[in-house]
Parts: sequence; C-alpha cells; structure tokens
Amino acid sequence: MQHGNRGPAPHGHVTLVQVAQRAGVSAQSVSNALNNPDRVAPETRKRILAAVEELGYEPNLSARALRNRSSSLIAFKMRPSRPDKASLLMDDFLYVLNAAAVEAGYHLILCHAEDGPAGEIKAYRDLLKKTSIDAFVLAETHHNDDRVAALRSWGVPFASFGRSWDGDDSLAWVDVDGRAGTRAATDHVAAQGHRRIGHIGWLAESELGQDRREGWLDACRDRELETDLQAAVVDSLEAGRQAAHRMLDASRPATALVCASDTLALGVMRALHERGLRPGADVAITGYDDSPTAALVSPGLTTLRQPIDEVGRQLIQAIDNLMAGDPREPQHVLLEPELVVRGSSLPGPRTSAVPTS
Amino acid sequence: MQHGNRGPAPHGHVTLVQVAQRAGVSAQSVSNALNNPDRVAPETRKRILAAVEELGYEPNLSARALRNRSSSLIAFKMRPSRPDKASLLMDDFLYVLNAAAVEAGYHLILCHAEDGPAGEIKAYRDLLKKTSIDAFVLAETHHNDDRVAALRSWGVPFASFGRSWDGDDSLAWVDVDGRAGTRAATDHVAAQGHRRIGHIGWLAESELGQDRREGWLDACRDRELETDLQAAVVDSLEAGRQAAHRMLDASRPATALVCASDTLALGVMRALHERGLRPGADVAITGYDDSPTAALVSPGLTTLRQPIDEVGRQLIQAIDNLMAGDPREPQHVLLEPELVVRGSSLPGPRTSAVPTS
DNA sequence: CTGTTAGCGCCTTCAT
DNA sequence: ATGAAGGCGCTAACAG
Repeated sequence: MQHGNRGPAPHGHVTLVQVAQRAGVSAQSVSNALNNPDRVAPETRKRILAAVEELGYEPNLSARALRNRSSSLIAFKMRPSRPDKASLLMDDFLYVLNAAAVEAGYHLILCHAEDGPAGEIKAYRDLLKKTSIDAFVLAETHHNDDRVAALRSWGVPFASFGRSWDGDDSLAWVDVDGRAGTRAATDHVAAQGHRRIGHIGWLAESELGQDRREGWLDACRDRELETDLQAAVVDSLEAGRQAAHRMLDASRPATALVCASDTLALGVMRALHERGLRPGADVAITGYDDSPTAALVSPGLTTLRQPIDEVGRQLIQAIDNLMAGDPREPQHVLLEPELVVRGSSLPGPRTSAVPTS
Repeated sequence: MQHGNRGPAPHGHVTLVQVAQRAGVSAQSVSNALNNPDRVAPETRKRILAAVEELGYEPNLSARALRNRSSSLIAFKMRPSRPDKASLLMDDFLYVLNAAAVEAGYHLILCHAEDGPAGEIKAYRDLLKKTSIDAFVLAETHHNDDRVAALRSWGVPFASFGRSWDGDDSLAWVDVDGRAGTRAATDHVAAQGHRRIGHIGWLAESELGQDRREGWLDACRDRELETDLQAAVVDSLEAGRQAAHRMLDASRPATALVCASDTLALGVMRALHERGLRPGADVAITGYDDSPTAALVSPGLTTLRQPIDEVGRQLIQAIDNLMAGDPREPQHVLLEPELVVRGSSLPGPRTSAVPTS
C-alpha cells in the first residue's frame, strides 16, 4: 500500500503518472497505449501494459468523465412496484441489464423520479446536469413518448425496452413479440380442444395490450372461433377476477381464458377458486410474462417467458453501437417469447407421478 | 459521440464560473456560499443563491469527485434471482433504497459480481479502483462475513441489511425481527385453535433461519405445544412441498404449518393441492416476506411484511451518519415485521361477500 | 512515435 | 469576507 506522491491516495490508488514512471515513459504515452494503441510503438506498448498489469492500474472514471464528458454510466429509472402486480421482471431485468453493462465496460446508475412522464424527464435532466451520463435505458415506451422527445432534443443516446409504437424508426429498441406470444398461447389452448376462448386484455390505450390482443384474434380467426369473449381492463388482479366471472357467467361461457398478463391470469384463478372450479381441469388459463409467481402457484400458470437476458444484452449492444457513432440505422430487435406450459392450461389432473408444476 | 469537444458544455451545463459572473463574485465565493455558508456575507450569499437558482446550477459530480475523492455514489450488488424463489423484495428494496439515497443527495450504482463472497469482494475492489464510491450497502450478512472484513480493511463506510450475527457491533445494520415475526404467525394460528403446528425452516447454517425458528419455538413453549414437527431445508418450493407431505403423513399430522419464507409456504400449498386439501380450511399456512406472490395466490397467503421502505431509509441514514463522521456508535435498527392475514390461515370458507384475499 | 502544454469543474490553502 | 493560485487524474492538441 504505497501512498501517492502528494496527498493521501486512498486504497492505494494507482495513477497514470505512476504507471508512466514505472515504464519510463510519459503519462500521455500510457494513455495512448490504453486508448489509441496504434499511436504507440508495439515495443513501448508492451512495456507499458506490463507496468499497468503490475501496478494494477485502473483509469479513474471521475477524471475521465471530467475530461471526456463521458462517464461510462448508463442510467435507468425504476418504477415503484405495485402491490397487486405479479410482473416483477424488473428485478431480473435489472440484473441482466447491469451484467451486460458491466461486461461492456459500463455501470448502471439508478434514477429516481416522481410518477409520470414529466417527473421522469425532470429526473433525467437533473441527473445530466449533475454528472455526465453516457446513455439512458427506457422501459415501456408509448406512442408519442415525451421522454423520447426530450432525450433526443438533448442529444443523449438511449435505447428502449419496448418498440416505438409510432413507427419512428430512428430510435433504438428491443422488444418482445406480444402478438406472436398470445397467438401461441391461444393455439395451445385450442389444441387442447377449447372452442370458447376468451381474452382478458388491457385498455385500448395500451399499445402493448393491443398487440397482445391481436395475437389472440389471429389465432381465433385462423380457427374460425368466435371472438365475442373479450375484456379490456386495467392490469390488476381484481380486474382479471371480475372479467373472469363475467365470461364464466355468459350464456355460452368461456372454457379457456388467455390473459395479457400473469396478474390478470391470477385474477382468473382467484375467480375460479371462488367458484370452486379447478384451473386446467375446468377452465384453461394462460398468462403472460412468466413472473416468478407463475411457477409458484398451484397448479403452475402457463405463461409466456420473455427472453429477458437477451433483451438486456441487446439494449446494451444498441447503446454501444450508438456511442461508437455507428452510422447504420439504430437497432430494432424483436424477440420471440417462449410458451411455458404448466398445469393451468392442461385438462388432465396429475396423470404422471411428476407433480403438476 | 463527440469526445474532447472544447466548445460550450452540452445540455446547457452551467458551471461555477458562470454563476459567479452572474452574481458578480468569484467562483470560490459561489463554492463557499454552497458548501461553507458561514464563510460568506449573508448579503452576498443571497445574491449568489439567486444566481444559482436562476441559472439552474448543479455542481458537477465528476469534478467534485475528482477533487474531493467523494462521488456521492452508493454501491449495491444485486443477486441473480432464482427461478423458484418468491421473495422478490429486492425489486421493492432497490426502489426505496434508491429513493432514500436520492433524497439524501446520493445515487445508487449497481455492482456486478461473480457468485460467492470472493467474487463480490473483487467486484467491490474493482469498482473502488475505478471510481470513488462513498459507501456500500450489503445484504444478507452472515457470521464472519468476509465482505465486512474487506470493506472495513479498506476503510470504506458501509451499512448492512441484516444484523451482524457475531455480535460485532461496530458495524451499522438494519434488520427485521424474524423471531418476533414467526412468533406472531404462530400465535395467530394457535389462536385459530391449532395445536399441531409444524415449522418448515431453513438449514441450521442460516442465522436468519435459526432466528425465525426461535419465534416458533417461543410461541409453542408459551402454549406448551409440542415442537416435534419441524424441518430444516433449503429455501425452495420443492423442499417446502416435500416437508409438508412429511408433516401431513405423520401419525399425528400437522394442522398448521408456519414457514420461514413465502417460497416454502407456496411449496406447502402445492402439497395441499396435490392432496386435494384446501389451504386455510383444511390446513393453516403462513409464509414470510409478503412477496408479491403472497397477495396473488388463491387463497391469499398469510405472511409477514417486512417494513422495507423503513429499512431503506434507515440504511441511508446510517450511511449518512457514518459519512458525517458521527462519533457515536454505528446504528443498529431492529424493525418489527407486520403480520398480514389472508385466507391461507383462516378456517372459514368465504363467510362474507368479500372475496377471500 | 513521443513528450509538453493546457484545461475539464471544483475546492483547499493561502493571501489580500 | 473575498479572491488568486494550484492541482485532483486524465487526454486532445500540438509540438519535437
């Protein structure tokens, strides 16, 4: 633990100058060896890298940020989790996003904002004023998203989890194909013999909800099934529960319910519980998101798993490209969700010795 | 993007000098007005603050970090979430922790590490080498925690969610009283008339699990109930399921099962499902954590809610005190969990019109 | 190919 | 009570 020349250098911080001294060159050459390898003689470079290695040198990010206006920080705003929501992908998402960020040499910094887009934009601006942020990751973009407009006007790179719903393809996004997912779920229950397949989805304002609804419609049309059983509600357990009761009280009731979220599907399970009906055996249910809860309820909830780690990786990749000034069109990545079949959509009781999971 | 741009700062950054010009003073006076109010005449100070307000000045954190070796960054390492785990408090925890951090003028930066304590320590050290980190927040501390030793040896402030289990009171921690919680849950089911109350807890290595088990023992002893029905298993749905089957197959079977986690309790629900038994009506179940899932299953799972927002606030407070060089003993805060009663522990079927939630 | 100069924005030290 | 100088660690620009 040798101290720096002047002032207390905590934790044995090593600086460029120390590396330079060790290698017998100037500080600039060390910087070049690291950042512009071609500007330094191979021989010198090797010596410098050896010294770097030996001293365990790591560039100081604050200094670099000050000089370069680039902090290697990527900001992400968390939402408060609602108590009645199952979809805590956020937890997983944040983990993989951070892992990918670190892998690419960035770090994730969390952003806090009052609710609503205005609050979020203000939080972004405040953060940018305080320190340089290389890029932002947005989630749940909508039509005419103010956040997109704001970030763009500031010239800050960003990528979004959620496509641009207004066909604005100058923005980099990664998304999961909700339509294909819901279609797969509908096909799956149809394959079990169900003909009265209802859909419980989100309100019409939600582009995401609309997209998922389309998948159900697609599948029904393919099979010439009726599409009269549908609900457009908010994303809550209670809304799912009530919608389920309505569809089960219909003159020709639903025998299968395809939902736009696990939360809604769990509401359906609640409704069945109240009626003494069994998920799977009596009414087939599918959700969406593969939230942790889906695997834990009994019977397990059939749902669609979003390839969340791939989403994280692709977002960071997109940002990396943006930062590198890649002149090509920003990335648009649409990933396929995976149908995870569990007991809630299967007719049979436990047919095998394996527990219905 | 553009590096080394010498021109005007992007995003309309405002610097100390600009504020100084606006207020007709030197940069130092502005700095003093902000950081050492007593070193500047009240009148001048007022004028300066007006200029700050007017220009929307925010000190640049990178510059400050470089100068002060203090970044106003607090680091936290996330774990990957296990697929079979219900307790995604993390999501909530991170949100409130960040909110509290921002409130106190900090920002949360996420840390990524390979699994295991060694990987975590390495990640901390790497981060510290790259940039100054004001403090760390630890989670799930155990007996003889290497991370504690490491951080302490580096002289970096930190606070931990989870007490020091080895009586080392020189470390600042916030924790939730698992013993009191489990006792409350046990008392609750006992009050429903249950006499054969089993406990499904964690392996003996887990201090946290041991603590929770004690609460069950306390309550049983108080009421002179037998404590033969107990299991010490890993925290998974499957383990809970198997343990439940064992306790229901006993010669004098359990009529109530108090679990150390929601995950285990959900395993119990799975076991009941397999046996065609009803949670609540046939066997009372309680979990621990009030994970999102607990509210979403049917019937709802009785569980213990950790006052997670208070935990977050207290952790930041503890760090703030540490940073301020508060000479008093580090904070130790033990919070009480709150019993949330839902259908899984209540005998009656739907007695009222209100759905069993 | 390498070294020197200068300055990013801030704050501590020292002079006025 | 205020201002001037200097430097935290780094790197773009320009010599040499």
